[in-house]
Amino acid sequence: MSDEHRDFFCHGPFHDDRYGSSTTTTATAFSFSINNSSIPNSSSSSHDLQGFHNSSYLSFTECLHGSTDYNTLARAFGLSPPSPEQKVEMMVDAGGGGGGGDLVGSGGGGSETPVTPNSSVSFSSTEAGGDEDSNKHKKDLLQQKESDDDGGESSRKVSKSKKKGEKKEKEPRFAFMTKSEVDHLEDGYRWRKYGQKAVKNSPFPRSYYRCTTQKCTVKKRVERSFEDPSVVITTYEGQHNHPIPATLRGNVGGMVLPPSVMTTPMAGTGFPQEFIVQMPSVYNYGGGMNSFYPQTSASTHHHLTPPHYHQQLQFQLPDYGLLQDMVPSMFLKQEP
DNA sequence: CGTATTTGACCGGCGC
DNA sequence: GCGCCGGTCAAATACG
Repeated sequence: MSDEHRDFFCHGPFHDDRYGSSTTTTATAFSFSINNSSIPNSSSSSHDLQGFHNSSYLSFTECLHGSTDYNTLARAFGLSPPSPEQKVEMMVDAGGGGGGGDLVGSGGGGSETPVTPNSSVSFSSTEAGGDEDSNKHKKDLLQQKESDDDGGESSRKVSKSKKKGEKKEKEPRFAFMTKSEVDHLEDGYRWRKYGQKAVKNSPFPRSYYRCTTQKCTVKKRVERSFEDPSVVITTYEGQHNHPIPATLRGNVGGMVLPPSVMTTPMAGTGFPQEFIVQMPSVYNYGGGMNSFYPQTSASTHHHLTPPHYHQQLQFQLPDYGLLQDMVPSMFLKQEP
């Protein structure tokens, strides 16, 4: 547990007209929890959040992109104060070893998505670190077709053996939840589906996509929350090392990308949508594999967090000291 | 015909 | 050691 397990989840307002009204996301909740401790929305000292007062804009793309920037993102949040009207739930997983690194909440048991009736988006990220994921990712890296151990049975065998000692660093992951009828949301990049698996405890399958751009190893998983079928959980893994496909530039699926997206130096997982981060409220992220949910019915019943509902961010940062340090201000844009 | 998706098999890690 | 599980591969198939 010493491991830092930080999942970054946040809900923000997104809107994707591409699908007509099928996909709309609105910011709803924001919670930040590290490790498994979180704090319910109590109303007391929000010392940590003191700085949060102004709403800030955050380009989704930028967020996503931030390769490892989810850290940054976090800081951004720490620095800027979301408004009580909306909540963003976020979890940052720095690759802490222990916990279930997967985003999980998704299907998990008590994952209740604090989404607004309209829609919401939340994201979380995982930093490469050595968490449980690392082993799996290792596989990725190592994945090569070696037919050495084929046994002659078939060349089709997937041999992923490579160097064992070598541990693959985990790719940063960034996940977010979107209320949408469409599973695979357009984000400006081209993806090729390479697999689909049934998700335990969930009637909905999880789809695996890979960026079609050569040399780009970014992958993403898309699954629907079984708790709330209207919510789609997308997890990006890795960072794009190329810009958004030209054909889509400036106009992804009929949507005009914000300048921030277009000019972002880092080509990240790029997501055209922009969302506004406002009031951060703390939700309880049970640390467990499937536990991250707003801990209050309030969130379920109210789309907006009441003002008095001021929350305090309370978390334990094993490694990273303050949340503020995690998100660079570059992610923030002051609202006009 | 080229490209994208589907889908069952396979691999490696992990827990028991 | 075995079985479960998440993730990936790749042949087959669908699609434009």
